[in-house]
Amino acid sequence: MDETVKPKRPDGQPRKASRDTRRQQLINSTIATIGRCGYAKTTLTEVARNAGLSHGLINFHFQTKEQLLSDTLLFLMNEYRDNWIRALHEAGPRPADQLAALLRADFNEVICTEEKRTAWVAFWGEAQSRPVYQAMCGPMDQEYALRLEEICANLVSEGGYAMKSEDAARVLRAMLEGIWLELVRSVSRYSLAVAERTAFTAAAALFPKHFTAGGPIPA
Amino acid sequence: MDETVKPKRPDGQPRKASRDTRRQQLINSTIATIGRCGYAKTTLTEVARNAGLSHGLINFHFQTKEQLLSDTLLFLMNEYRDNWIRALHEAGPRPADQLAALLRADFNEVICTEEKRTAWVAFWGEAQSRPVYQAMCGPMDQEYALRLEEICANLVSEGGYAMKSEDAARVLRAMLEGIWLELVRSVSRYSLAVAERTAFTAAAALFPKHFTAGGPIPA
DNA sequence: CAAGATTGATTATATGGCCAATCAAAATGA
DNA sequence: TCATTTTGATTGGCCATATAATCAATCTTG
Repeated sequence: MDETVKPKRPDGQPRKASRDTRRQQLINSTIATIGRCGYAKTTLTEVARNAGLSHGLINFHFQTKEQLLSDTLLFLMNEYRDNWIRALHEAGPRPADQLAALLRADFNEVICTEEKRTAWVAFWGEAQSRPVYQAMCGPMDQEYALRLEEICANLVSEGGYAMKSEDAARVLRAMLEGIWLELVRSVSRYSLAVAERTAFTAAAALFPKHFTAGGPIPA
Repeated sequence: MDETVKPKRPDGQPRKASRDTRRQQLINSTIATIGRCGYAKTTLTEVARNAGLSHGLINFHFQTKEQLLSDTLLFLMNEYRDNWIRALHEAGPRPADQLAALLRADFNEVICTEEKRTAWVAFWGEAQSRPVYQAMCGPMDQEYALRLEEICANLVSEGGYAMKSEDAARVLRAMLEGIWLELVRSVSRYSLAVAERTAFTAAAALFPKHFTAGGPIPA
């Protein structure tokens, strides 16, 4: 007979999954739901429906809705951090290559999907009224800001540029977040390629000896 | 006797105010409430309490909560638009002065308060899931983008810069929105003066013949 | 069979919308 | 000038609904 020994659900998933698998599945569904319905209209029932599970299960794996949401944000933050840390690690010692790696990493197809960008902006919108989010984001943001300032300082001393390196770093940081925002908000949503080109245009303007709008100038 | 003929409320306001006065008062309270509690936790009761009025009154002046929120966004948008239009009008014909006016206008103390910035980010977070907001923001954003691109194109042809003017405009636009976001999110919230300096750093990098980090170079 | 995951009915709570009663100010009339 | 009426803003209690949380029963798998 053609019945499988281990009965599967319609979607092919085993009914009983490991703790971590389910948690991740629910987090992914939360991201998708926030992306589709917005933060305010994200309900447990909707998250559960998108995951094809019952809403009671959410309270089993996460104690409260708050937990689910902050664990989702935590996942996004770790994913984002891992991404730029890895990119930087692979970039080698030249500051121009390092900045290029940071800029490209921001538009990596895995972390910069439509859904995730939308979820990020939704979290930003709620962050200032939730100390929990602030506490989580603060250190992560600062780590990134510090590393970026370091790289900018190296570029400034290398190229003998006149500007203050902190100002340059602030321009780049703000622009990167701004592009994410535009990718979400803009009617004429531009592609990731255009986004990257925009970032390098800024880098070229700030550090003309190291960059063109097409990318870093080879050694 | 010292009783006033027209009895006033404890806060000095007449019990009965004109339609427009009340509407504006409720919109202001909505901005404040979104700023303090976030979009998701903004309830009619809370908005009414912050305004010192009963919640029933909101449904009288605005039919639904949706109405109240979209009218609030409309107010913010018109205020923002009026601000940069006026600034541009007062700037004269030189493109460098025009860009300087736009950059400064973005950090005007009236439109760029803590509360309003926070409310803006909250609306951005919800916008993609609400066609109503999209429809309202789209044309306004496009008008601004168009004007900015025009000015950048003039600067590029004036200075003979090598870059594409649309790329420069995109950098500036993204950076301005990014700075607003950072002013809301950042732990080390910087002052509006620093924000303005950052914006001019970008302008100086893009258009070095026209700007320094301190502002536009006089004719 | 035991342990743990999963379900879905149930409960408690919060919130938006509704509305009848109230009240203040303006309009009207004597 | 003062009393009366009218108008429309304002209040607060009420209700229907939505939603998060709970939990006992059920199902899966080892």
